[in-house]
Amino acid sequence: MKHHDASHALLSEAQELGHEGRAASGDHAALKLWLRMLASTTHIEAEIRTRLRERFGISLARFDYMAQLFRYKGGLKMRALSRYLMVTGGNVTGLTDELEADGMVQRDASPADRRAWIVRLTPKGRRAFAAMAAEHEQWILDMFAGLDVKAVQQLYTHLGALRVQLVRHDSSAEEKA
Amino acid sequence: MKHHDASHALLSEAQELGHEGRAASGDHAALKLWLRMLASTTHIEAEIRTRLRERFGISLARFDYMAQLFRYKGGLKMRALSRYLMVTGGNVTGLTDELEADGMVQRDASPADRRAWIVRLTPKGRRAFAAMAAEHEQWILDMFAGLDVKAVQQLYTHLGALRVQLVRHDSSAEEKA
DNA sequence: TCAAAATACTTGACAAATGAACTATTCACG
DNA sequence: CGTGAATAGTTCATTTGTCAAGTATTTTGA
Repeated sequence: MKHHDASHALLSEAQELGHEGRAASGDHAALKLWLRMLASTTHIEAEIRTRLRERFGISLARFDYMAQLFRYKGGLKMRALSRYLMVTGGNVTGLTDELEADGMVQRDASPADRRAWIVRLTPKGRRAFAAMAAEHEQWILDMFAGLDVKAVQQLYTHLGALRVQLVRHDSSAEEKA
Repeated sequence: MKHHDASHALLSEAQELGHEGRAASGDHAALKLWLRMLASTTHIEAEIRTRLRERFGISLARFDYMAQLFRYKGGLKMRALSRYLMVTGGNVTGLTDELEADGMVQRDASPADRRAWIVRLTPKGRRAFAAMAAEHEQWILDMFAGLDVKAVQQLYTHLGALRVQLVRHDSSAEEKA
């Protein structure tokens, strides 16, 4: 978070908002879109991170971790968690150690694979997360309140297309390796 | 990011893509949008970070830092950099020390404020950044290649609206403090 | 005008995440 | 079968960034 992040500002948002003129309307459309997307996401993420810390004393990483387990009620192998959260295995080990010490999650041996753990939320963890998630959703709703239904719908659809493209892009990169 | 980041997965993208059914079409539209936006951004950012390291041996943070200076040819005060990059002042001090040691940037005393430095790219830094930026833009174009012109346009517009809303949201939060 | 508050930057302790090396186990297949 | 490659998880050194305290300077306003 990292971020932990930035604006890449080859073409800065400040400029586009009028601070500097020279609107740079070349064929940089995709680049400009990316920069704007990154800036928005970073902004929202920072806000969420701060609020989670202030309100619940929890890091965004831990919140995300618990969110995954909340969804997958049957638990997840640590490797799956690592993929979903897009963080390294070492990081998952550390987060699991902490959350386990706090009584939020438990490690159970996988019956099918003696190398693996199945991690799940404890009842305490489930209650704690549910309370946080409710407030979290409200924060998001507030921040997106300026967009009308149609805009939300279009964004959602287009980002879906982007996501498909990204996955395809990734797997074609893998083939080369 | 950080980064270093994640999916929040209260409603996971995996589910939405069909992995789990139960399409959760409540009024969670904004939340779902946010999760998808976060996932896409995180994905792209991770990709860029990896490629910058592999190809140029440079961190994303340094790339972003240089991008800002590349745009503001007259240089920037460190405080301004800190704001644009959305990182702390301490971090900017550290990045500046490193980049200065590498001969990429220089600190000049501000004529108007004896507390402040003006940081600018050296000619070497400018050349180095220009070379990286060209490749970087191509990576972005590739990743967004699946979207048609209209989709890019709509995303850009809607995200602009979101951004305006976020800034308004922020300033109203400040008033309370 | 001058004392208090705010600002620009640095420093250092700490937190969070990575990457690579290591152990244990499972998988692929000749 | 049995061996080499792949996978699950841990560990640890390192990188990256935050946070809070400290110095120097500028701004504010009674």
